[in-house]
Amino acid sequence: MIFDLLKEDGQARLGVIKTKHGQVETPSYVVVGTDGHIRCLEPEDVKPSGTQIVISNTYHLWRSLGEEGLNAFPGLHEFMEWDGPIMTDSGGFQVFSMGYARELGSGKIAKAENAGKEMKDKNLVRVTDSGVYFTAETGEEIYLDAELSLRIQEQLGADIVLAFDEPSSPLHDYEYTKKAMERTHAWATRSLDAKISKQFIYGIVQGGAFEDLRKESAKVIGAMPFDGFAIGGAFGSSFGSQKNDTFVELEWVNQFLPKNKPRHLLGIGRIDDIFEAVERGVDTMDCVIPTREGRHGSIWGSSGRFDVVKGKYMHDESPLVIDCSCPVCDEKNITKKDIYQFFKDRDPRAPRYASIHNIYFFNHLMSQVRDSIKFGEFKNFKKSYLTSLAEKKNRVE
RNA sequence: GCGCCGGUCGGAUAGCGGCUAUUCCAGGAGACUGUAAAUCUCCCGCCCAUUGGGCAUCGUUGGUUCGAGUCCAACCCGGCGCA
Repeated sequence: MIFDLLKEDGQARLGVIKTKHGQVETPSYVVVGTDGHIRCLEPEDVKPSGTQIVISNTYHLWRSLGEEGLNAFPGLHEFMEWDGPIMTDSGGFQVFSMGYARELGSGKIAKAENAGKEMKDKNLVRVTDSGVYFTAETGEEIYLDAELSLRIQEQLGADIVLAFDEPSSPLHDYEYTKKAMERTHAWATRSLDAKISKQFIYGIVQGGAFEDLRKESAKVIGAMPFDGFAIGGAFGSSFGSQKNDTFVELEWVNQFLPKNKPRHLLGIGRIDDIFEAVERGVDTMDCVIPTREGRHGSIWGSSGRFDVVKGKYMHDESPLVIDCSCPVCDEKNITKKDIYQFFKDRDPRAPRYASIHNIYFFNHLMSQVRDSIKFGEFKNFKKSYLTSLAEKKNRVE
């Protein structure tokens, strides 16, 4: 079995995912390394950042390596110089991010201001029942489907692979969301049939913000012989529902997923999200927030985030976050002033250090979450952490 | 003293007769959730305002012109050269 469930605290779960490349203590944050590396980090930065597991992307590696590159590919572990657990996304998210997300200018989490928004950019994706046509940078149309995604993922050699899926947008109506879900279900079966490796494979639950669809999807996917399950967006809908509904959706879904298998929440991961997801039985979650926002100059801490590139930090000689034990704050003694200057100088240490700090922060938060579950204190820990977060925020403003 | 350059929003720049004075940096406010993002959006002379409007402004003062940052003159600064 891939998963040991060690303890439950309410719905929150403490566990271990066991792979050929080591164990992942859960709940855990999965760090995103799309192109086979975590952006702006050196291989030696990964372990000190507290990372247990990384997720890379089939679509991006497929495009950058090409057929020949894939045939000669040494495997992600060697490629990344990372011998810990790795998972690969199937390319399903690009069906959304290069498709309706671009066209509608909307993320996967519904926001009121996006309701009724006009077309913003070109949709580069054409979805059919059999698979998906992407318009690549070169202008050529390229085809990806469940079987090819799986074959590529086998060549990439991650420990955990994902079935190819079609995430729908919060702006989609019931009919389209149902259609996308049904395709996802069909592609899940095809993915299982196509797999010949011994990699673990997760099926993906869709269904948007619609309760019956989410439940149906969880039942259908949950009954398939996957090693674990992932929950994909859209979260919320354009019809007045908001981010909080993300978590209702998790409740609808998780009750139908097998208890003895891991559950991954795809692409969600701010502080409050972590608590809400873990509370509802999520074991792992990945998110670009620590790396992307780090690169963009935002630093995360237990009082939320701040933009270290603002002029007020120009002469600030305090650490990024007080009492932080990350390699940047604690070992290198990097101050706000230093990072500010690195960003202004376009010194590569700026995004690198900011990313390391942020990754460490989220990984460390997860370890605190695990400790709280271990002692049956999850709810108290959640409450005190979020209360203190809100207070610190207010004090700053 | 003579000659030659040059003075444009915090800094650097573009503009060389035509109406909204450009761009970059710095500064300010936001955004970012399975990465087509080390990116993107807005503001950055002053005053009101809800869209929008009013008033300034290219060293100074005059002049030429329907119209001047742009042309002319004088002056003031700065640099270089010659005395």
